[in-house]
Amino acid sequence: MLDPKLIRETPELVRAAIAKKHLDVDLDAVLAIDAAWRTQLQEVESLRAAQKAANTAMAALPKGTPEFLAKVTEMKAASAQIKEREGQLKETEEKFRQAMLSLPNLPHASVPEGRNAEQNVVFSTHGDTAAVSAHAISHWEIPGFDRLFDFARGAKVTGAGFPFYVGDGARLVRSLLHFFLEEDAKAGYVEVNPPILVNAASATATGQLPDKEGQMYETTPDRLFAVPTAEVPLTSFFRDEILEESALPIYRCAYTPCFRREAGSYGKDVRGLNRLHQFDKVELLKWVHPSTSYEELDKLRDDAERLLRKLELPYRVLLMCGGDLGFTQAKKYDLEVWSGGQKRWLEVSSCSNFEAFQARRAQIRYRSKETGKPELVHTLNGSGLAVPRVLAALLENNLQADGRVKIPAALVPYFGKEYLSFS
RNA sequence: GGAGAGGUGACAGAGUGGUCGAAUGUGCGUGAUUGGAAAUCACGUGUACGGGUAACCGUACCGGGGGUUCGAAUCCCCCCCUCUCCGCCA
Repeated sequence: MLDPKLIRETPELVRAAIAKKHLDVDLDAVLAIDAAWRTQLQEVESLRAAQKAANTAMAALPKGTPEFLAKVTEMKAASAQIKEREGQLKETEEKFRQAMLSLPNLPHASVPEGRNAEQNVVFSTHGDTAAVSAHAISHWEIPGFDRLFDFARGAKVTGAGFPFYVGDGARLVRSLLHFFLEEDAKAGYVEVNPPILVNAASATATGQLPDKEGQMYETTPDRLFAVPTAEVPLTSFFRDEILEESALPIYRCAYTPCFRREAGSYGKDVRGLNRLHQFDKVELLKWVHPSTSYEELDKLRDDAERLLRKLELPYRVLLMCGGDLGFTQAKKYDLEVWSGGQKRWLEVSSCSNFEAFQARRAQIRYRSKETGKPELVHTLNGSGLAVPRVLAALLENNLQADGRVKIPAALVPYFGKEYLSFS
């Protein structure tokens, strides 16, 4: 959510931001609702002020006297009028709130222009893609793959996109998660194990609601949502709280399974481990002072990159252009790992600065030492990392002539052996 | 899931229909006192929104929502949460 003052005072700024994101939002309609709301608010408030004054005067009168009863009759009419106006005001207020929720976050000045994914900027590339691609095949074509990653039985038990991980498959998933969490801890992130069902208020704070309701699994009858990412419960950890400025920045990380309905995808994009309805991910989250958030974004991205470097996987970093930036982000980098068998890049992390956009929705503030007043923090998050696509790249890139997969040196202490075997 | 007790400001804790944004205490801040400190004393100390260049003014907020009433922290209804006991379970 944006600052209402921002749209009132500098609507052209907001208009430019919407244009940069290539979104279609009627800002004038929002401004009109805002103006109507303020007019109605002032009317209601002055009526209430009069009512309060009359009530104070009545309190001084002896009850039951003719003056008192006359005042009661008079105030009955006034009260009815206030009730009616309050009803209107409430409706307008709700409209205004909805309108404000429909406005996207402003992209940062350093975000490149662009309409869609093709116009993202390749920020950096690491590792040698040519070296790993020679004999690699897609991971689902590796002999024995189905034994360790059992999609058929997952489909029977739950549905498509819910695989079983068996034997070394399960072991590799667990090793990766353990490795990620240990590395993240070294980088200063405090580990958190959050609830994986969240209420509507939490889903709204991070922006899943109201825009992306259909993408989450929802439980009945409690209307709790299965988390699409640990970002949701983690961001809401400090919801409606005022932090000490000296406590910032706060770094946290959390492993959760993630659940995404992702209806409407098909083809090679969703083959094998490329896209699942349930997957494991470690998320990194930061609450920081607004003056440091872009510096913190660079550090966050580097923390995520380091994991790929230690796993010796070739990857590249994309700087998202305005048109491919999400609704809530001010700036975003995607980390894409090279999948040697599929010969394509797979997104394994998305590192974003939300500035105060989520913090305003979630009311996460800090008490400014300078002014003594509560100010909104900036929130950032990024994956560190999502497991299945790292797994896909690992299987494909490290496949040996004998059908085994070589485990990267950094992972061996966690996996317990140097090779994964499909037989 | 059943029965009971509760949810008030940073914290503790008064307040059961009007003068209550809310006593009192603690904490915190500023000042006085002191060689310095403790103790003591004085004053101050919430958030949000709207209006105003500003000083400031107005309104709302006593878990959340609705209702009764001229008027609700206080009465009624629904929901959420916490605690105690019972049941059930990992």
